[in-house]
Amino acid sequence: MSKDKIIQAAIEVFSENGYHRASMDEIAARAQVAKGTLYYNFPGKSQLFKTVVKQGIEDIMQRTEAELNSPLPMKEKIERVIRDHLDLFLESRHFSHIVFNEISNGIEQDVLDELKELKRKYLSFLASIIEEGQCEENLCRAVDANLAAASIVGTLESTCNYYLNHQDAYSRDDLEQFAFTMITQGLFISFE
Amino acid sequence: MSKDKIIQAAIEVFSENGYHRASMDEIAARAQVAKGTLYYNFPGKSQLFKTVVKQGIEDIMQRTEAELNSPLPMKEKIERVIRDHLDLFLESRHFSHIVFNEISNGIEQDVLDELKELKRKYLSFLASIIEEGQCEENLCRAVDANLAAASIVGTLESTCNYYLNHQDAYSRDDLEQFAFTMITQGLFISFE
Amino acid sequence: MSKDKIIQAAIEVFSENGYHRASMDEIAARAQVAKGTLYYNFPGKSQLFKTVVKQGIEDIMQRTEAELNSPLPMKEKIERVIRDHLDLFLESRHFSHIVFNEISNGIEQDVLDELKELKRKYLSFLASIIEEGQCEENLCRAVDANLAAASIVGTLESTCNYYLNHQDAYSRDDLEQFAFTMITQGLFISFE
Amino acid sequence: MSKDKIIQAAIEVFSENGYHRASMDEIAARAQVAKGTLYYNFPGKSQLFKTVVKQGIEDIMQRTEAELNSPLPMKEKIERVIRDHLDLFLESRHFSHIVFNEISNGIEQDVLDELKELKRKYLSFLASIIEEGQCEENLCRAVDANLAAASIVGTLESTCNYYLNHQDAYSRDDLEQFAFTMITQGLFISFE
DNA sequence: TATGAATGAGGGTTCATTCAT
DNA sequence: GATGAATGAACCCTCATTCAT
Repeated sequence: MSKDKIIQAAIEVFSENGYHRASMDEIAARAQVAKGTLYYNFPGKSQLFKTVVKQGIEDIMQRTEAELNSPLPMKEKIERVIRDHLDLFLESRHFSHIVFNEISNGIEQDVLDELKELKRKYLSFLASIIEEGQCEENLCRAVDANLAAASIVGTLESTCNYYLNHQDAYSRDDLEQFAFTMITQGLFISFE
Repeated sequence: MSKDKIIQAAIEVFSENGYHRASMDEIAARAQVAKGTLYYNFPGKSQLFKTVVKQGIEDIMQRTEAELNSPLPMKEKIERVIRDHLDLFLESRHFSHIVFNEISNGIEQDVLDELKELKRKYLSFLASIIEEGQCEENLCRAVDANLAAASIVGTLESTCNYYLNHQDAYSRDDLEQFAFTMITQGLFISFE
Repeated sequence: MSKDKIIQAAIEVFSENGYHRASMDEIAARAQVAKGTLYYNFPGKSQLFKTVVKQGIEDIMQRTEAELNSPLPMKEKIERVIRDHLDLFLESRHFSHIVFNEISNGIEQDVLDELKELKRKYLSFLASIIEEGQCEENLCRAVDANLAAASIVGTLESTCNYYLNHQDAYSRDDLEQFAFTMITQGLFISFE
Repeated sequence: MSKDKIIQAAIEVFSENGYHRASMDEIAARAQVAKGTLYYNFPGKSQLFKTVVKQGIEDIMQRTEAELNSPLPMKEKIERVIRDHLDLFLESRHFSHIVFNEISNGIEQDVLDELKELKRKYLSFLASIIEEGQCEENLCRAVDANLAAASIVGTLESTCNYYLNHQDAYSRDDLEQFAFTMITQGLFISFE
């Protein structure tokens, strides 16, 4: 079906180029459909973008949720969340970018609002995991869970980015261990 | 002088829109000069962008360096580095974004290389502070200092971003304390 | 169809203005299509130019070739070649100019190379007629046929040009006779 | 003096690029004067162009005239005229182009008229030499002398052009001999 | 359901020219 | 006499969108 081909192509093209630099022409070409077909299936570029982002966020949420339903100790759960995100970020270099950072000037306000809402929902989802760790097991520090979620995503994104530019210096495993340490224990050795 | 007006305008426009969405027309209008004046002073858009980024990075490096020359305990130094970065990031909403995350497709390769070099130099600068904390005072954990620098910047950027979208829920001071805690102690209460 | 309209308009505009002075805007206006349509049909200005030149050269080659297939004495054939070229040059004032003399600085090298190749092919075609006259009938002097071809084209072009600026002083027939005499017998009455 | 430096630079730049493609910036740079100085010395681009063309034409006329005052047989005089022109055309590749063929759309009408007048004067000068050969020595055929002049210039220009693109195949001497033969005797061996 | 030719607003860039110094 | 910063019109080109088929 055309719609699916288009979405797949759109994920690729948006991920590689970012919103503004991605062109409907290239999406159509990559999806092997005519340009008109894009507009037959989606009202416009920004709506297509929204669909892509939505799908991406739902994917990672589902992926992560599946892991969390298994009866694991909290510490391990968070390890997995980090691993899942590294997978996603490394796999589709710019996707996290788009989702979390795309400068949005030039997208219609209503689409923009929906995107913000999606992002909010996603951070809430992460925050709820953290809250679980705060309540249930007294594992996590009593910081604001939403800020913590944002901070984790930021850390993961920027370290992935650094890693991708210096793949000779680190292994994927180094990255994962570093991220886990940094996120859970912070920079300081002790702190009274 | 035109050149300064242009740089100021460029900082604004690039910060608000990102590279690709920023237009030379708007920069000229904001700087209250004719479009041709941009090209009299800079060879083109990408070079103007480079100048802006360079200046931004040099600014924050200088600002931070000044603080670090004072004889403060390491812990306080890092507190100040965080505060300086929050200042910068909050002040110019998307500047950090541009510097650290701008999707670069479509910028000439040579300019791109210079930008990467600038970024690398900046992260090295931050890393050197961390290394100092590792060696001199045995304060910092023995993680890779460059990755740690990247991770700090990522944390600050994404929490700032979150804060700017939820200013009703937090004070600037909340943000600062959160960032310091998260960066230095991490998410977990204890970890033996 | 748009493509044909564009080519016709391009012939006119390039002929009247030369490559650098011709503007895509004017071609679009003359073709009564939107500017974007030019770029839908051709990759850019230089490619459009190439198409125009190619078509022009192929036209004159075909036109001439048709004449030469008829079983005429060589002398008459050359008369016809001259007449055909005068037709072309007088009809589309600057076309020959463009083809044979366009200063090419600023056209992409690959297009330029194709144009040179076209020109070379055309001169070879003329040269082959001359060679026929040298061999078969011992009519033509044993000069280098390619130079001779170039020289004929130059003579025709510059006399046409002169004629067009002094139409009151000569008839088309005067021009034709003059060209034939000059090309075939030269300036001197006798030469021992 | 600035004026002279400018004219020399202008000759170079116009010769290399043609009128429309030549830029005042480059002329100024080549003359090592500021851009404003061009406008201090000349009213504008087209006037500067006119000056250059004028000087070029006067140069070649003087150069040729000097040769013709010596008491040579007519045949030799014409040989020299050809040689002088080849020198000029080969030396300054596009100068003849500019003078004899520059498509002039976009130059102010009054300058254009002056240029045409210059060209006319020059062709008359050549024509007068031919006329001398017709009358005095009964050497030249009784063709229209102005057309003959135009035709000679056209031949020389286009053969020079061909030669410059195929320098491996011919020597300068080949070119000179060819031009002399073609111009004076034409293509045909005999013609009764 | 799908197409692709056509559009036109807007983007980056060039350059002859002006003018205060 | 000479400068060079500043201008703005005009250039080539891109691309999201429309619409007849």
